[in-house]
Amino acid sequence: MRDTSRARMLSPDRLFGQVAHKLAVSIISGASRTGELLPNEDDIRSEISVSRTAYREAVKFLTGKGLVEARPKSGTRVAPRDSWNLLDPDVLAWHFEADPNEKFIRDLFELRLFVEPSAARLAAQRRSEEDLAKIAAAYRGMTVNPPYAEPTVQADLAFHESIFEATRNPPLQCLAPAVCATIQWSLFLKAPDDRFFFTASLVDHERVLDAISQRDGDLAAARMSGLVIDSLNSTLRLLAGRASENASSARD
Amino acid sequence: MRDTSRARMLSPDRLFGQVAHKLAVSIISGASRTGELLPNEDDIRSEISVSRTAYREAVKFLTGKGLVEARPKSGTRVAPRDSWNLLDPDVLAWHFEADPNEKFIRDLFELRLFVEPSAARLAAQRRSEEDLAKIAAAYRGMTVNPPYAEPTVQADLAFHESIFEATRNPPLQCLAPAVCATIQWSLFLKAPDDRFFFTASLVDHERVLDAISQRDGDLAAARMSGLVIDSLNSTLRLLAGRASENASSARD
DNA sequence: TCCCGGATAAAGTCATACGATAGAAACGGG
DNA sequence: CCCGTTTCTATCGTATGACTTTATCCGGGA
Repeated sequence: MRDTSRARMLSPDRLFGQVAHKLAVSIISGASRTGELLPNEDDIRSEISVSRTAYREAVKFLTGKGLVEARPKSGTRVAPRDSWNLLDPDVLAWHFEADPNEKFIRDLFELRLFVEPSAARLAAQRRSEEDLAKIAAAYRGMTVNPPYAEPTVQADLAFHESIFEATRNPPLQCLAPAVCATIQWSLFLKAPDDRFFFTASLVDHERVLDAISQRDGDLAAARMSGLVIDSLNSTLRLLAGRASENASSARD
Repeated sequence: MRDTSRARMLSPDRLFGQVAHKLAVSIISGASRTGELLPNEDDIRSEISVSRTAYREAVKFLTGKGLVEARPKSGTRVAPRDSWNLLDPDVLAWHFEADPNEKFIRDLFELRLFVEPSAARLAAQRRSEEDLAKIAAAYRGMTVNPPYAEPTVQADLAFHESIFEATRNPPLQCLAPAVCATIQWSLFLKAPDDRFFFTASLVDHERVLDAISQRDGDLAAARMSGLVIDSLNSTLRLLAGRASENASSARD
């Protein structure tokens, strides 16, 4: 799993970025428990042979996202989970790289269910012609490419992102990465040959597009709600399948 | 305006934190436009007489929040606004320190209106006894202290935050800082002697508490919705008053 | 027993140096 | 005069060593 968020994430080519990534995955995956993280700066330095500068910049980067707390003398610790910025695009990406946690996916879907219908309503009310064109283009991108192919996924994400853009509400738009991450994760789970769900999903999307095109806010909200619920159900089914698979393979 | 978020923000005692704060306010207030930010590292260094280390760590901190982009050799630029993490607690705090922007407040209220009723519904369904006790204690804190006094404000924030906690949905909880910031801002605007709104707000809160206590999700959502709308209307009235004040004072 | 102060360890800050490269300016050919 | 190429400089990235600040811990004294 990679490149979960479409937003430009931290540059992987910078050294501090690599260090931050490594630390973040270790933290989020639970390999580093809430408590002492880095035995001390020097140990890390030697372990991954990186200068103190780069290491410290990585720590500052993670501090900004609430993942770690560095206090003099006591050490740099993994922050308690409830101070993490779970909606930060990077943190989301790291989550999906480190921790395919079902509860987390459920929670994100719940959030989607609260937010996306409202976003669709606003989009229907406020969209410009350019907004609509963008959404329509994204929908078209979903139809002309093969199911579950990369361009299709990108088009799907663009569809939802464009709707957030059309709300003209910047704080609300900040939730788009979370929605996109959820979608990408659920698409990643799906069997690539699950054409039934795909066509159903396509219809859902078309109906939303149609409502937004008509500037019918309530309709857009209702249809978006249906879309999310369908996606949730389908994803839960897949998760259940996975769980039973794991159970049976564990039983062997 | 200070200490907008109740979450422990970046330590102001660290030097890099001061630098980050200074830069952030300058960026968010619009003093630094989207484009070249720091004429170069050395100029800043001399202007505020701080070492390059501290300065760079501040930049990394802000990079993590999407405020700036430091590209390899061309310079460190202010990122376009739509890549800012507007829901980050620090970014919110900086906003309210730098930019009393009416549109932004409206947008945040809109977000509240979408999210808080749903959160209240979940809280009603999932709350433990401890959750309820916490919410009830916060409500009590609002009643026993004088209107608009600091303890009352803190109790108000605690009320809403406890509801988010009771949802048991960590990603959703990440929106609590945004809600708290909005509340704090609207309380800050209010005339301290506006007792009419205060008692009305108190009743709104009590009704929400009651619904959560009864574990009635729909009721809790509806009542929270009413609470937010009341608060919004009251705040808009204040903003309108301010605007006309400004207009009249500008006319003089 | 409790309080206070020094030892200590870890992060914080500073100064300096070198490397790499994007972007601009200078240059030369057409 | 225009445009491609080369050079050059500004700027960020990284590394290193020294020194400062701060909080914890521990031991001594009241």
